[in-house]
Parts: sequence; C-alpha cells; structure tokens
Amino acid sequence: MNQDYLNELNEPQRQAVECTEGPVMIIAGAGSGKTRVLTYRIAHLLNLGADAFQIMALTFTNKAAREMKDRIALLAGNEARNLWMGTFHSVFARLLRADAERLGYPSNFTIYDTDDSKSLLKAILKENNLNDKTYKPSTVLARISSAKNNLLSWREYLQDEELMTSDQQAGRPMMGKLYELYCKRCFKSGAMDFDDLLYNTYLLLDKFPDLLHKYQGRFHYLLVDEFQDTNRLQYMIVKRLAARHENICVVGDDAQSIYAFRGANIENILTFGKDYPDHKVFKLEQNYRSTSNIVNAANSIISNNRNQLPKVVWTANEQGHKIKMLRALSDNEEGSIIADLIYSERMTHQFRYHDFAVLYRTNAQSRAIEEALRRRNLPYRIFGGLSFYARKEVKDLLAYFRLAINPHDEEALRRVINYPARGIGNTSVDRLIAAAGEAEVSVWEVINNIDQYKTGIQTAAREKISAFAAMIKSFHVMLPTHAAYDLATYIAKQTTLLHELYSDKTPEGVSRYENIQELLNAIREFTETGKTALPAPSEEATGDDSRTLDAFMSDIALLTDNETKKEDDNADHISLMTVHMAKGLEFKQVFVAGLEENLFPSMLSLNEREDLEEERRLFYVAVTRAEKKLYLSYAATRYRWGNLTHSEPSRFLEEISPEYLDQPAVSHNNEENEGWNHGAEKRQGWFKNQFNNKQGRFKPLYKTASPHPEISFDADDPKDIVVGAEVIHARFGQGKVMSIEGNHPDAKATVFFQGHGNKQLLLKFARLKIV
DNA sequence: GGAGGCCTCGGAAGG
DNA sequence: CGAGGCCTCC
Repeated sequence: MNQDYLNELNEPQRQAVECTEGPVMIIAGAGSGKTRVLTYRIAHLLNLGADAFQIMALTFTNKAAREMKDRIALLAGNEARNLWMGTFHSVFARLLRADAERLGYPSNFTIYDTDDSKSLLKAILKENNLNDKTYKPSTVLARISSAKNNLLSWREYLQDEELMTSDQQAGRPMMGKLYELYCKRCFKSGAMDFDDLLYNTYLLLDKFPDLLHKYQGRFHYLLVDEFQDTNRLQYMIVKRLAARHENICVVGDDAQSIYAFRGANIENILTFGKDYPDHKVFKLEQNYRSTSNIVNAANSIISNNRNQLPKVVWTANEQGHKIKMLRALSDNEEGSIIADLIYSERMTHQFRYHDFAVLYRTNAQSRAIEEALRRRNLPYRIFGGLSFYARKEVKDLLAYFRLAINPHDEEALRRVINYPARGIGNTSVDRLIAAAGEAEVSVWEVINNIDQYKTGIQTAAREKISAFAAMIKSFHVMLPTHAAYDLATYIAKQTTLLHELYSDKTPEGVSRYENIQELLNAIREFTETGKTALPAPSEEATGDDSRTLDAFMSDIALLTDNETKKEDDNADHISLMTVHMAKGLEFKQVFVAGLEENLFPSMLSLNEREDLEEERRLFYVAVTRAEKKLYLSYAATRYRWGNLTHSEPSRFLEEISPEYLDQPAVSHNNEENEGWNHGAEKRQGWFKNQFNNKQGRFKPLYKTASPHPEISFDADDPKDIVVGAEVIHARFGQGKVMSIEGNHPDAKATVFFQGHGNKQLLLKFARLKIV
C-alpha cells in the first residue's frame, strides 16, 4: 500500500483521516474531498492493522457504495472485499438474513419494493371498502414509513391519542388500522418492505441481547456517509451498534440536506453532539471543484438560510468566469439558448459533450431542452426514470422467481397467478384472499390445500389453481439443485412467459422480450462468474459461492438504481437530470434551467420556512455542481400541465451577490422587457388559479400567521426607483436606497435595511416596492 | 381478455 | 398536455 497517501491530503483532511478512535463528525463542504477522506480513512484503518471484517461503512446509494469500494480497493487491494460496506438497506438485509427467524420471518424473506407495498395497500383498501382517494396508497405508505422510521409500531400508533385524533381530524380515521393490516399482511407473506429492513434490524438488536452483544463486539469501526440524510431509525441502529467501541464517524454537509421531505432528520447532527459530548469535529472547507466565483456565489446563496452549521467554504482556485444569466421568453426558447451555448462553447473552447449538464427542478422541464438539443443533433442522455428491475416484464419474471423461493409472497402471487392467462380470474383471486383472511393464513396456504378451505370457487377453476400451485412447487424443489441460470430459463419457458412475449411483434413487445433476455443473460453471468453486467448482488453479499437462483435474488429488490448495462457509457453526451439526481456529481459547465418563482423554489415550498430553506439548499447543490462555468436561466412563459403560464425570476437569483454575476441577460429576440411588464399582474392570476386547484384543499397556499413571513406584494418598475427612495424588500423589509449604479435594466442599487445593513441588489431581480 | 374511451391528476426520489 | 388507472364493451 502506498505509504505516501497521507501526504495527498490537506491538513483538515489528514486530521480527519488520522483521528481513528472515538466519535468523529466530519462536516464536508461541497467539493471538499469528502469521498476521498472517507476512503482514505478506511484505507488508513486497514493500514494500521484493523480487520476489514470489523469495519462497517454505510452509504445511501448503491452507486456511492460501489464507488467507495472501488476506490478503497485501489488503495488497500483485495482486503476491501471483506468490509461490511454498502447501503443501509443492503447491509441490514444481510444481517437480517442471518437471524430474521427470531422475529418469525423466514430467512428467505422477500423484500417488497415500493410498488409491492402500494399494491398491497390498494388490495387492503379494496377489501375494507375504503376509498383510495381519501386513503391514497402513496400517502398511507408515507405515513406508515414515517411511523416506522420513528420507531413507532402499529400497536403504539393505535394507542397514541395524539396521532389518532390528528388522523380523525384529517378525515382519515382508519390510518392506524391500515398500518396494522399492512404489517400483518407483510408478515404473513414472509415479506419486509424497505422500512422493515431498518425497523426489524432495530428490533432484533433490541430484543436479543446476545445478537446486540455479538455485533457490538464485532464492529470496531462504523462510518456513515451523507449523515445529513439519515433518519432517526438509521441513526438509532448505528448508535447501538457503535455502543461498545464508540468509534463512530459520520460525514455530511448540512448545506446539502435535500431529502428532509422523505424523512431525513437533520436533527441527527445535533443529537450526535449530545450523544457523544466528547466527539471531535473536523471541517473540510477547502473546495477543489469550482472557481472562486462559483464558490462565493454559492456561499452568498446559502447565507440566506437561518438553519446552518457555521463553516466557511473557500477555494484556492482561479476566479474564473462570472455566472451568466440567461433570460428567455418561453421554455422552448430557454432550451434553444442553452443548446446554442453548448454548441458554441464546445466548438470554441474544445469541450466534450460530457462536460455539460443541464439541471432542472422537475422532470417535466426536460422536454423543451431535449427538443432543442435534438433539433441541433447534439447527443444527450436523460438520467432518471424507471430502473431496469422496475420494468413490468422484468418484475413479472422476477415474481415467478420470488414465488419459487417464498411462495407465501402474496404480491408476487397476485402478479402472476393469472399471467400469462390461465383462467384464474379476479373473482377466484378475491375468494382465495378472502378465505386466507378468514383463516388467518397466507394465500399460498389456501392455494396449496384448496380443498380444505371453503372458497366457493368452481371445480374447473380449482383445478387450474391446483395446477398453478403444483408448478410453483416444482420450481421450489429445483432451487437447491439447479444453477441459477438453468432454473431461470426453465421457469421463463415453463410458465409460457417467454413465449407470450416472443409472440408480441410490436416494437414495445420486442423491447420487452429483449429485456427478459437481458435479465436472463445477467443471471447466466452471475451463474458463471458470480458477477453480472447488470447491477447485481456481489458474491460477498450472498455469503457463499453458491450460484443458485435464491442467491441471485437475495437483494435484487434493493438494486433500484438506474444504471443498467454500460453499453453506451463511453459515448460522449450532454447530461440532463434533476438537481436531486445531480447531487454528488460535477461538470465543467452547468446550466440550471427554470429559475422561476413557483418552479424553483417550487410553489409547494413557499408556506414553511423549513421547506423554503430546503429548496435553497437544493439550489446550492445545483450551483456547486459546476467546475468552470455556471449558467442560470429562466423563462417568462412556460407550459405547465397544458396551460401557458407566466412566471417571474426566482427569488434565489437576487440572493446571489451581484459581483459574481455577468450582467447582460441573453435573449434571442431583442425585445427587452416583453413578457415581463405584466409579470406581477399575471402572477396573481397564476396564484389564484393554483389555489383553486385541488391541491389547495390539503395544503393551503397562504399561511396567515407565519413566524417569519416572506412578504408578498406587487413590485414597482425598477426604472421608478431613485436614490433616497424608501422601499420594501420581500425578505429584508423596509429600507432606503443609498445609491444606484449602472443602467437599466441592469442597474444595481445599494439599499440600507434596518437590521441587515447595506445590501447590493440588482433592481431587475430585487422586486422592490416604493413606500 | 383486450382495446379503447374517460377520468384524474400532476414534486423531488434511495433503498 | 400526457401518463396511468379504471371501466365498458365486445
């Protein structure tokens, strides 16, 4: 191992790597070498003689885990294979496979993905005659998820008066009952959903001191990546595991916390400080990624957030180009401007396509940009969308595999009991489920012994059901004796699924058939080498070198990421993705599109300070993706849900200190203010429109008594603002114009605000009102 | 069982 | 507007 590796680190990085004992928190600013520190720290531990089997390192995404593993392997070689390193879910699933039986689950339990969970909830709603509008499966699931992530069992939920009352008042009194039914049904199916993987891990450690003891003794070192994204439950588990040795190292950046909306709990950072009062903090503040203009602009944005840990991100990099503002009249023009700029930048400065990324807030925005790129024949790739394993035909075949392994898996059963069609209709299925519910057994139990249950199903259908059961059983007995690929192809043929897809000669049908072939190829590769081109369970994750189908399937449900085969990965293309997807990535040139009020920040974020601050962190993430050049664009009009809407520039734009901005706004047409003159007026119409929308019923747009109102009013024309005028600013309140420099529309004013001091504001963005 | 019409609804998204 | 779910009709 390269002994000089410590010299490759700056001072705080080196300290963070070398401080191996005791609780440590590393606050890592954007682009400050976070992954480098994590990987070097682990390599350093190994170098000092720590056993890889004693190190647990947890990440959020498969991609992050893979990257880190690869990088550690470069530093520390083969030993890296023995690390307990992976996503929270995959590491805990591995732990559960060993001991889930103590909780009453089979060791070959199924993992339900979100689709399975929603589908189960839908079935439960139907059986209980509940309206799936009132109880939207996604909403119910979110509620259940949040309960589990706060360590609240369904029993506790039902006994919690506050929760019961609030559900009652929200018109959803059955929420707790649904939680109960959902849990019981999963359990009966021998299935865990994503949250159960965490929740049951916690239970296991909580209920069985011998296990807790074993793992506490085993894991001398724990590391958590993206700590700002952990929820309470994840933190609680890690804390328990670390309790013996207390060598726990968490790495994160509060400024990049953008997942609070799905339960991430930034409070964990504070809790960590309380739980480990003697912990050491290291701050990585030097940014190696971006020009100083970009770093400073990002700082000026994030300084508008009230909730943040003190830190100063800086860079020794060159000042670089100022940030370019791009103004368009429409979403289509925005796409054209961006496409033209990419074209000319690439031609004149010898960039490659992969140096460019276009980031946006919502997926719907990709269309206009895509069209512009396509018209110019510029190669691009859109990231996001369905993962390979989420495709219908793939899930169908996987459902058969799942049934072969765990026939109690009700979601898999419902999915394929009549696909391909074998004459078992909805009525029969409903009756099977009803009988199973009555007898409190799994549906498979009923199917397998159909004559012992009063289902009311006709003899003809009963025979078909029995034939189906016999087929599944025949697969089941083949599991231990057949290689994964042999059994997989056998099942694909035997169920006639392969034939069904083959006979569909429409382009979609052909593509579905190809996907199935790709899945089978992946299984073949797994069978032969233990590895696959598709993201698949690694050999060490499966525990031994058996290449059976259940080994392949053991955590396939956890492979939700989008990367499929890297066939055209070498192709040079522009990247299009949401800001969320861009987290952790970097590009030489970044375009952030759609910087408009109600879009970025999203309209849904405007009611609560916390939501708006998360939105601002999201903007911070977007800005800090850029290495060399950053462009921020906005459009005066945009099609949203089929309606032409007018918008005004995002408040975030005026939060950037003007000194980092390049002035002239670019427009294809030279019509200076066309499209903006009536912005305020039209914006009101847009607001009203949205308020009357169904959304408004659940989450009112206006909150009357917000503790820190960000005032909303109609701005005056910038041209009317003169030195000495008293003005109102949405966030800073009332102030006085001290001086104005430059010419309209790019005039810049210095305004003194009580309590905020002098602020430099670009008048065209500041939306000032004259008192 | 499948095609086609109608209705609804729309945020970002990992495992 | 457009995707997806559901119902109806053959």
